[in-house]
Amino acid sequence: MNIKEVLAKKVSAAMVAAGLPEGTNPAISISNRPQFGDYQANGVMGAAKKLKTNPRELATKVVEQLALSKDLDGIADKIELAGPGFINIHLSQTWLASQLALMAQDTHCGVTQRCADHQGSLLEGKSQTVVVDYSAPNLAKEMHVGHLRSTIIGDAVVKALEFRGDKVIRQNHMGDWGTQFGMLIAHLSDKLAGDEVAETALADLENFYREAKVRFDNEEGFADRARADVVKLQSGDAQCAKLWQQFIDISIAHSEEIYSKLNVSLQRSDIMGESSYNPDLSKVIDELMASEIAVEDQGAKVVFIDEMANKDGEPSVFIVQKSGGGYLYATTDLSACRYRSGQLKADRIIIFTDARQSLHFKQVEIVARKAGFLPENVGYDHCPFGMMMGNDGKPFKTRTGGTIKLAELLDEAVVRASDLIKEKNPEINTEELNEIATKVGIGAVKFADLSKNRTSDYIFSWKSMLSFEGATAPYLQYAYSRIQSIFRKAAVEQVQSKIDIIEPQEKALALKLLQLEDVIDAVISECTPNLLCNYLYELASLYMSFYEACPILKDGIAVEVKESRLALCQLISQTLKQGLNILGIEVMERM
RNA sequence: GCACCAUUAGCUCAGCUGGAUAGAGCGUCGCCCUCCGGAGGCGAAGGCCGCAGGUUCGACUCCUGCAUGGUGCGCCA
Repeated sequence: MNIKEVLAKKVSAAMVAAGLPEGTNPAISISNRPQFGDYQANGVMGAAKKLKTNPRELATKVVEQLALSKDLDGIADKIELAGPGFINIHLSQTWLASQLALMAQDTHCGVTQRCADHQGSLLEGKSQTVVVDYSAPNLAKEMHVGHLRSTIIGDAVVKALEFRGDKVIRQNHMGDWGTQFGMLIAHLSDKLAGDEVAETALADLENFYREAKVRFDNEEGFADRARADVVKLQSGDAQCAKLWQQFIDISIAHSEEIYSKLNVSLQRSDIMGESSYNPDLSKVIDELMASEIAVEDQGAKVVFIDEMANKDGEPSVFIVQKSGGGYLYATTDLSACRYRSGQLKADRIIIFTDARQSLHFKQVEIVARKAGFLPENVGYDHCPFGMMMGNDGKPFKTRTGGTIKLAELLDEAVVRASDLIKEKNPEINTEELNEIATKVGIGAVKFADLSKNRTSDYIFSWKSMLSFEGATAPYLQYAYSRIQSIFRKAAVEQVQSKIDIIEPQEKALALKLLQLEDVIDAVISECTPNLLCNYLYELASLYMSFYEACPILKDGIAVEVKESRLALCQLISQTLKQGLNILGIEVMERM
């Protein structure tokens, strides 16, 4: 259920009845001040401007129509006109309570499902097939902090889409191809000849890469071998392919370890590495040449994109094949467009990479659409984000200037969380400590990142994410476990679904709980999980205020009030858990 | 040179398709532990929303110019 949509439908009807054109946006939004009601409709003012009429008079008519139609009877207590044409809507507490009761019986926290195969849920709309391309680490090296954002933002959006009922096809576009693999397999070949086992030799990928690079730069003959191996690999040499496969397998296992630590849902079957597109690349070029979208220029094959010309009319240049005949990531990404819309039947394609690739993906989209690889009705959203910076505002690096391995960063988060928990709770047993420290530490890292929307760079700070105060994962986890503690204490078997809204804190919570669908939809359409982070923080925060103001189990509380508040707690608890689950953050019964 | 992105409180960040008095957290300063878990709550101080114009009933939001920072731009991904 989406309050905003319910109101929009009713107000729209009244606007049409008042003589406004069909399809005028009612512009429903949440009121920012209690005296302006719970929601407000601001669309009349914009419409009045277009029609060059008096907004106040027009709004009066709309309000009259609303009263006449009785559309909002039972939903709103009061509808009033204010200022130049604001329509303020005060929702009925009885109606809110009835919606909460429905929510209590729903398996999806009251969020309507887009597909029909969810029993016991509200059904609505048609589900889409969405291809989501995220994480995509370079398999030549270990995952570092730069891969964190794509991985967790992508996974959160994926889970939000699935929660709403869309069909998601995950695509891990791993970097498993390219010239550096020649040097890596040449080095691996030597190691194996020296009786080493691949798993041991590749235990530390960073070291392995460094060693290979040193040999490539300094050792006589090695660079030539490496280059020869690339050619052999690309022409299908069995021996090279075997070495390459060994290397890839072990590197993938490294990534899977990280995914598991991060509670990210990517599986091996989601991998569609760059190498997968190899057989298709020459066809892509042939088609582009045949349709004259691409032309030969200075030995290379390029597309001149007039749509992206600069002020002087010079087109943007997009190289699709090198002068030596080699392919580039442009070629691969074009091929991926065709595969995803053609084979995977995507209605929408979402790609999460850092902002530096914005230009590239703009070019890919234009060329892919021109070439027919990407039909008009298929959405193509490149979702860029900024780099992770250190406390000094410069790229986040180790003291010596090296890249920070993701595995080490996550381990540190858990150690820091563990220290803090021990400090707060010295009696805790080791097993419980480990479980909580993992959930809290990883959750803190993820929430700190997910809660930021900026496409610009963001500053990574242990201090702010693991102080565990304010808008952090532990605050939300704490709110959740506090509710569980109440349930333990209350020792009730079954919480009722009837809720009476009495105190203002309860009303605020009711409204917030019923806004989940609206938030999920915004997360999906804009690919911005930070909206869900904000929502959950506000929900937890309202709960904390409620907890202080509205006693539940204390002496002297009437049974009906107690039961109503327990029911409210139940909804909050479910919503927090579900919301955090979408973000890939775990909750615990006690902490 | 050209293009893209950013600029909001001391710091880190929100701010939904233009809406009423721009919001949080941290930090600072008060108050609240005979408590249902204080990893908490309540309150205060703190802003020329980078600068200058424009569009309009109304601009942090849209347009133009400028400044600052970042990123990218024919053979890396």
